Amino acid sequence: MKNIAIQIEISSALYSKNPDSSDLGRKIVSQSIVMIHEMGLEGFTFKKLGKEISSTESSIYRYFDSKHTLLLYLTSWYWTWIEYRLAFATSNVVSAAERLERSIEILTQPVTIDNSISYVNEVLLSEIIFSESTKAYQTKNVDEENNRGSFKAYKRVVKKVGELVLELKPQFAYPRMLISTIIEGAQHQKYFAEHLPALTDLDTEDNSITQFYLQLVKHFTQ
Amino acid sequence: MKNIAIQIEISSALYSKNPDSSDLGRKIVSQSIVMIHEMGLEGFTFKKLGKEISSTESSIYRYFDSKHTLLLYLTSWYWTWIEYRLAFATSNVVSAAERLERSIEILTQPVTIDNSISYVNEVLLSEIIFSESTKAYQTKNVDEENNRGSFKAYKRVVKKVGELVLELKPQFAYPRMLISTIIEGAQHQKYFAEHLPALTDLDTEDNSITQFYLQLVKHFTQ
DNA sequence: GCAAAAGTGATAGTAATACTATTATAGTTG
DNA sequence: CAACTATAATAGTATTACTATCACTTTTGC
Repeated sequence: MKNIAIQIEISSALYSKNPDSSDLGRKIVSQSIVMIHEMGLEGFTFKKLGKEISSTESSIYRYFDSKHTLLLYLTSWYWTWIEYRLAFATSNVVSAAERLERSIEILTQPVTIDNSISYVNEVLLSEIIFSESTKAYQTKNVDEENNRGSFKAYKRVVKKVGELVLELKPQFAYPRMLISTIIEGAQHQKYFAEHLPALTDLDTEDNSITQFYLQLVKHFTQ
Repeated sequence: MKNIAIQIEISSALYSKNPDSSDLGRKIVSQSIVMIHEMGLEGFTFKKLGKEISSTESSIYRYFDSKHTLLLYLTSWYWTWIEYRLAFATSNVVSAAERLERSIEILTQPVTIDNSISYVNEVLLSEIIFSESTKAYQTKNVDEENNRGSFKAYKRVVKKVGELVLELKPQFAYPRMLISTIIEGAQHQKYFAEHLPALTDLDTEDNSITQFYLQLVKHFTQ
């Protein structure tokens, strides 16, 4: 994907004041990614962030009314961006099987090169998503947040790739279950490979995860 | 599974004082399951638990040195218990394919009937595991806790069922990745069905999840 | 049968967190 | 230039996840 100026728009349900509309807002997003990546979501606080960007807790709260909302914003940003990458990677590809294959590759690999010209470091963001994103929806207020539309971007991605599966297997009963299993699975396997290798089958960081899920999807679509 | 007196033994790394050794200890375990199920791990505190069992925070801390250790204890209990169930469900079954099938069923379904004569309500515990267990290992101190042996029971389950896969497909490269994908996948899909149905393909609570993962495992072993 | 030890309860205290509230000030806009 | 907006500075609150101390009771070991 080249450096194309993409405008990622995030639903206003996910912020109090649009962080994309000011310098401080962009700094908050940008530096929070760096810090969450570094210290994990638990270790990260608005106080520490304020210090790092020479601002204050109270100023940050004007953009996001909680740490959790910020995480929802970041995940939403990620999935919206993935949507663009999927569209880009599959455009002009005639074979449905190949479009699906390319999509699975995108969904199962963390980003390694930051092509972005924006204030969002996509490499770090993708690593955050891989290791922290279940915390975005495994929470007391899922239902409320779901009603507010917080998970729309993720849902769109699952829906779209699920439709690709249906192109190949129109009668298949579980297209979205298949895709969300693959997405969540790839994220877990990567985490396991790093921390609990007995739960997976890789020592090193090769692309076995992607291979495995490509194989999986082929079993269901052939 | 009948009411067979099974003695579940948990590694002493997971408690300060063995909760199975006293009335208070058993009450802590028993009531914490009820309360975590009811209010979620976040809402649950030792203070509230103390009140409920007419004891105190400080007494509970003598058994578990943190809320997180208690969760590790409960997950370990669960997987040790699943180990017994797997052994029981597959004993005297000649066909490896059938043993695998029965194992997948056990791994993908929350328990619905509490046959236990002990102080652990297995229905509630299994629901806790399904909705909160990623929190047991997605934490800052995974590596440290892993070294202490906190995840051994889970690892044993993945290993054993992975070996069943290898019986059917000796050359298969990813047996443990397959099994942990199925376990984590089933837990997520159940959560999605309840809270984020757009990410899955079920409206009601049928056994589609198990069907899907049985199908998946067959694709890989046939 | 009694002293020592172990288990439990009661109470207090602490540092950190996730906020909320208030006010002052600087910069921008109509 | 007055009004408004954005930000910073500071203080304060309720809750959490513990730790520490001490008194009381029960168990046990001889």
